[in-house]
Amino acid sequence: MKETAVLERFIEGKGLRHSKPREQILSVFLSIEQHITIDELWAAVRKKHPGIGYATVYRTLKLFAECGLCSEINFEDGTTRYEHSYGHSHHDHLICTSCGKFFEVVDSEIEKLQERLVKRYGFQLQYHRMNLYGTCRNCRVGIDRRAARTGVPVHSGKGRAAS
Amino acid sequence: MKETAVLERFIEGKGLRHSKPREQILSVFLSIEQHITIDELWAAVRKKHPGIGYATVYRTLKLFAECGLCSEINFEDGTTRYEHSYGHSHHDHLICTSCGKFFEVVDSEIEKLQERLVKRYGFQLQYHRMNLYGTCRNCRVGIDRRAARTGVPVHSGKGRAAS
DNA sequence: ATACCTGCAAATGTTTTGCGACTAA
DNA sequence: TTAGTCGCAAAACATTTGCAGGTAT
Repeated sequence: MKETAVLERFIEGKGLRHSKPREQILSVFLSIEQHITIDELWAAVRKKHPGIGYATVYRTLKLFAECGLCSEINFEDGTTRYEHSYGHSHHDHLICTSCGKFFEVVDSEIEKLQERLVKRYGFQLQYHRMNLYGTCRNCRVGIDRRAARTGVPVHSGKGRAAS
Repeated sequence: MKETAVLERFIEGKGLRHSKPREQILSVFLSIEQHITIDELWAAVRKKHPGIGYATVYRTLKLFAECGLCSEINFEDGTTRYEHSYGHSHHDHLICTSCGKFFEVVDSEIEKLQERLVKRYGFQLQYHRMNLYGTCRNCRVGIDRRAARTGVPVHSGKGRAAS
């Protein structure tokens, strides 16, 4: 099913109403394959549809989340971001701390071990979030070049451990 | 080294000053072995030392973070919490979505697989956060009892996957 | 016509900062 | 005496809500 159909279905099922702002916001949201903040989405929406207010984007994202089109994630820098979730199965995140690039990753072995870990504590797993922070290859090349020029090594061999 | 010594050293090294509020806040913070919000810590501090202001607790926690005594974590519910980090090695979190209890866990195999996963993308890992959400045994017993009484099953067999 | 939806502005909640008084050194 | 620190209040941000007018059904 297409995302627009998912939204329509949800709206009809709940006795809500179709509206242009909702279609427009969905269309812009889908066109941006990134994890964005409400502000960023609002800015993007306004470029095409200047009349739309912040509150509408806010409420519409909540609506999308309800019908499974997007989901909210809190990152370590405190920002709340929204990502596409319809047709996207579970994944974790690889985030470059230098350029900010995101990768969506999955490792089925890790997933299995998480289940095992949790069982040892008598838990029943509902969901999890795993964010891995590091430097991507491109950024390291840049860093190494800079280091070569200045003679100052910029990255340690180990990196720091999360507490 | 004791935590108080870590703080003293840091303060001296930076040319800052010793103060009663800092000692008092540290002492209360250390006495609470939980992941707490600024508000919660402030409330706890005020019970013993009524004069201390919110801003002081706020600034002091940032100071503690700087000298490695605590670290900030953002959870999925949007709250920012502080945990002891001095003398605590890296760990992940197991969180009961029903009673809110926290467990600190580590699985060395998962840690290894994270390294492997990241390398496949050309990344160099710096740190990570992994939070596992589920229901603890105690809560499930409660839930099952309630279900037996009402005849309505409360938890599904699988739970939901994070997006 | 009804009830939902929208944009605006204001309320709420949280994190940060400016400032005069205070205090360690 | 000097400069960092404190508590208060206000500023800065981000998130959420009330409301009057607009719109889909």
